[in-house]
Amino acid sequence: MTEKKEETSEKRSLNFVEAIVEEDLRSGRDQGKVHTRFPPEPNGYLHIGHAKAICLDFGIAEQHGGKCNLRFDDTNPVKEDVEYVDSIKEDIKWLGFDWEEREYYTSDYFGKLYDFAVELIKKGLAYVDDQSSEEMASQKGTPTEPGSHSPFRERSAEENLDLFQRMNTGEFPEGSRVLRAKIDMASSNMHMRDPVIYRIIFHPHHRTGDRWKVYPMYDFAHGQSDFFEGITHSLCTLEFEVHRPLYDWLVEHLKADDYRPRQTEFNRLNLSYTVLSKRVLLNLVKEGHVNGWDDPRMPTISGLRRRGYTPESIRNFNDSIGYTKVMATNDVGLLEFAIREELNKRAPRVMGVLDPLKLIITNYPEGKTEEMETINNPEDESMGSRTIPFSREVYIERGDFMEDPPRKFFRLGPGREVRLKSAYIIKCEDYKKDEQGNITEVYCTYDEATRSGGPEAGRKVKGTLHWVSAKDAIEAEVRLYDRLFNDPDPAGHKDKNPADFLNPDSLRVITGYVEPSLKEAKPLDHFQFQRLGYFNVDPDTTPGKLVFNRTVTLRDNWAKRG
RNA sequence: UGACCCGUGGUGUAAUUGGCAACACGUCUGAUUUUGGUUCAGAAGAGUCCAGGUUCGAGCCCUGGCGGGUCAACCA
Repeated sequence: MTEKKEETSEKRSLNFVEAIVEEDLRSGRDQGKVHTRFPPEPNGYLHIGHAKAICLDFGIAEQHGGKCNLRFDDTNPVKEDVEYVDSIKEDIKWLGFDWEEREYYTSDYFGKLYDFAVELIKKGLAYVDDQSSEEMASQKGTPTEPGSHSPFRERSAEENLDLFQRMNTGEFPEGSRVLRAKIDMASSNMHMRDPVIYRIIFHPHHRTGDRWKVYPMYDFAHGQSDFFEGITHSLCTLEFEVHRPLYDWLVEHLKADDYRPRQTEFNRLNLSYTVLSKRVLLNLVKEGHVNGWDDPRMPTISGLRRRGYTPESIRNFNDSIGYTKVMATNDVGLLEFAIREELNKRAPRVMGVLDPLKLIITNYPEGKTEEMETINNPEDESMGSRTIPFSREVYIERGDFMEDPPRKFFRLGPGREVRLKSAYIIKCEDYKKDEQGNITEVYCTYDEATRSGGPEAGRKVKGTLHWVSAKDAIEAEVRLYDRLFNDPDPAGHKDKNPADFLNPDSLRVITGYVEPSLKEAKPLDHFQFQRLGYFNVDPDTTPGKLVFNRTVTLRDNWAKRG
């Protein structure tokens, strides 16, 4: 009975890509094989949008006993660099995916691709065009009007062959000639109007150096590379939909058996208050709006990692948003939910005070220190407990005391009682202000019987405060992040630079006091500073200097009820 | 005024071969809590872009509209 219930509850609906793959499996397509690939161009760092593609490409293969290749789509030497190759590999591994030994480069296929181009020329399906890009553009027509033929369209195969070979020896300057596929200048699909498939570039390639002077275009290289690798399902984003006829046309002319890779498009990730464009992200880095690709405010994988996001949370986020063909914008709150959900389970609770106010317990003996036991994580008993020092003078959060508290304020105020977490119930007897009227010190008395675990520990008070012992606390640099942009769609404004919408308060650096146990914290360890949010230790941390990043705040109903 | 793709609560996704629209986030109640967190209980919120048609029955099929996206780089 219960078994049946579990079965049905575990049954989750397939996204449309999974449905296609499973249908292919049922129908025996590709001998029951599933082989995908993740094909980044090494021209920038991976971001959360790439993570969505990675989860699909590798995930689909994993689910169906297939494989997923990593392929660097390096057909444009001008924009690419090994720096990016390394970071991409690191990020994919960190996300928890493994391409095993299948690390490929489109540049590995330059020879085969060249041979295929020659074959097309021989078949009369490609020709060398001597016109400028402007001239070719003017002949291209518009989406509603057909284009016209290039004067070079009917060159003989021999002449084309000769010219193409000489293009690759460096005999002709960049931009002087291209190789085009001869398809249909009147096609309603602009991509079929004799697309350029090879161009001359002298810039050395990061892997092949100056061996080639002629480089294939994306459209020419991609489907063929899929074909060479035996890819069954070539998954890409929606904007490539109109490229598919060209993809199919080229693959068709490679003809081998009845095997054809098939391109399927899914929706790219859009996130509110976030920009996911390598070009814009590169500008943010170059113009110094952020401190590099791994700045914790960046939506890059490396930025999210440094911010305290975990691979698990990113994968869960991807599962929750799904894959469709709908142009969608996901609420960035969903990503925040994913990390809160995970860190709630895993992050130890520790005490920290970011905006300290000194609280003196007047009836507590001077010079005395007690070790108070406190549980590391109420969500997980197995994480055990630790002790934290308590003494006469502690710091509390400045916001936890109000001289004239409103009705629903549960924390400290004149004459009020409140519990110091894991310690005693205290009562506010007095407080001191400076000339400007700022509270400088709060004086309380404590009730020894209310010690945590003590005889009157069960007494109810309105609120619980977090604290650190003033003489024992250690200082830490704390970096508080807010959204980088203050517009829900920073890239969606015509004629405006996304940088115009930068949030000036996206980073606030303060010095806080944290409990002494944190001296042992290691980079990327995460903690919940109770009531202040989830934090992780930044790699900038060195033996003498503790640095925390706030990954995300806690859900805060108090602020909303205000 | 072309081709292709898309149109389900505020947001993102579901809905076996057509069978009285489900889930998550968010929002709002209430309970518990030595975190205003967590957890638990509950509520509101769409009748599926519009109009026809087929059918006993349409979010799913057909026709026609409307709306949005992509495409005219020697970028990917």
